[in-house]
Amino acid sequence: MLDVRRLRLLRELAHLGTIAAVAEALSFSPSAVSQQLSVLEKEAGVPLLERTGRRVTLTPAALGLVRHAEAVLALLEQAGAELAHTKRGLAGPLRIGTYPSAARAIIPGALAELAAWHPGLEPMVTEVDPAGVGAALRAGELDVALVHEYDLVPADPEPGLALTRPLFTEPMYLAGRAPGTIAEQRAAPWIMSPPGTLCHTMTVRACEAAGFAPRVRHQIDDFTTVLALVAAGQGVALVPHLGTDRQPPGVVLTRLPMYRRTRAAFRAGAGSHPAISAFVSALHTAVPPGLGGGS
Amino acid sequence: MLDVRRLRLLRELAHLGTIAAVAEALSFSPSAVSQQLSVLEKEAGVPLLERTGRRVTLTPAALGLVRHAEAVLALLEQAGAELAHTKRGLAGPLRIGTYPSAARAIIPGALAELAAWHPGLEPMVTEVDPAGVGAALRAGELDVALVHEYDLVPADPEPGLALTRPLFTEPMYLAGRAPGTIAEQRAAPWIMSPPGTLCHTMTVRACEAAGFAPRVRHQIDDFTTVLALVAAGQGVALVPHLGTDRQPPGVVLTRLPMYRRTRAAFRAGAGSHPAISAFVSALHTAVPPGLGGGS
DNA sequence: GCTTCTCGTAAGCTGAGCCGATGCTCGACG
DNA sequence: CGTCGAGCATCGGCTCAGCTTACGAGAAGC
Repeated sequence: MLDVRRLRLLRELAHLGTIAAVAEALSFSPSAVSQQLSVLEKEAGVPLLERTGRRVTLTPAALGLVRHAEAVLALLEQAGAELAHTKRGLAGPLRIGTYPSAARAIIPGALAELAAWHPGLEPMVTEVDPAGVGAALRAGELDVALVHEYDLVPADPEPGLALTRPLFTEPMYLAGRAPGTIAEQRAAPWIMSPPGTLCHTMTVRACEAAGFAPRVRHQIDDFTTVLALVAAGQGVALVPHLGTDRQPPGVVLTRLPMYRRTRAAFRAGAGSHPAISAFVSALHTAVPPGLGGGS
Repeated sequence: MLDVRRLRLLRELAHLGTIAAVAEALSFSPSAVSQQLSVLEKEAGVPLLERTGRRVTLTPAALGLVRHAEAVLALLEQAGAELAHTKRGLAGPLRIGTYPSAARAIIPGALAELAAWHPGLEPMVTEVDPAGVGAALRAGELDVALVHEYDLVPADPEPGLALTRPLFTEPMYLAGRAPGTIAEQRAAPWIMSPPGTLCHTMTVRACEAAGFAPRVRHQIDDFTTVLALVAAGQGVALVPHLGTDRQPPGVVLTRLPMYRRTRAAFRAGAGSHPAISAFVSALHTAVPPGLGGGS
């Protein structure tokens, strides 16, 4: 019988690509991961890893095993969720991940609602980098997280995770000192998030769709700061609706036919966990008016 | 995350009913099983076992958990089977369980066929009591087993196991010193298998269906011996076709409208294991003519 | 060239988990 | 009603699976 603990390591390896990263994610030493994968390989009787350069890659047999591992882990998650249903009162910690603007706009109201429904629940919110949300959920560091996707940045479905339908949909705005379209800002300096973030990619793609490559001047993640820079004449930027709540004088917002959608993500199989479904319900009630569920 | 090792103990407990039996089946001490189940109960956070009299019974929550455990274990079995597909040559032991008459009539031909197809395979045949086949398969002591069922003895589907369609179907005969029907043997002494066996139950039910309770004289499991006793005038008996290959003089067989069906059983999820499906194919080719697959 | 990053192996240690012994409770039986 | 056996839980002690730390080998980058 294959050991699920070891299958989990293999699954993480498939996602993270390196043994060191798996060890980091699951709080082990790299050596421990390497040893356990060796044992798994032995009890599988088939080569699973092969060294290519200074990394390892998974053989086709290993990839097949990962597929099964996903299913097994989702099933175990579901069993845990069903177990939680039989407990009387919902209690214990619920670790929530979120991106900054939702943390300010949505989370407080949702937590208040949640506390009214389930006083025993102890929600713990952490601001997390959207890129690391998947790994944090799979590693068990988070139970549920708010994630977003842009029209122009297709969110590749991560195996092992599940998403709700969009909780709300925000329009995007072009922020400048005068009304205008993206195409008209070909020559303007741009303010956008640091490279590697979803927002950065989204802004670059939007400019490319308008036929030019943006000239980047400032790289700032916080939309309040971004709008202050716009007001100071430092450039133009694309901001989602939730980033516009503190709009400084002098900034003009032009609504664009682009949208950002926010969903809740959790480990596959955990969607039926009462704490998570309660939190999702609380989010629904806390969505500000005007940002309907969206498609 | 729930531990699959412990879930397996809970599953066995659901089937076997007592911690001592689980320990026996999995080669542990009862104390180890008790300890592991306690840990499982703690990490589930919900009562799973309650003592009733001097045994334990499973709570509804535990039964739900068992259902999930079945699914997880089947999935793991399937993963192992798929892994075996990627190996080049089929090799290693294949532990086969069988009831006695099939062992004599079917198994030798099937093994010869199997050896021709896969020389690396090492089949190991064990005669096992049909009542214990399920436990032996689940405990991993057997990989595949031949089991049979009678018309009058419905085989309740055991969770965690899977059955093939019937490999062959034998007619049943009334063995006596003259032709006759069951109803005509109301007053005759009967020879049947020891109580607790399927054959015993089958004979009793057949007599009850004919309107009487059989007077039991001898309790013998081996059909060759049974027929010898019939020839010696010691009574009448019901025997399946495979039990009639060595028919002593003086015995008259009357064919009855009753049948015994033989199937292969294995752990759920293992049906796609190449060694098991090869063995089932070999069985099909080794079925004696005249005993078509049947329904 | 050297540095850095990664994986694998060896050696040693710690704790999870096993066994055996003991005690308790419940049911069967005379 | 007393005795006995079956079954489960708990305690103490031990063993080994599996972790960490330390080290070495090979590949990429400067």
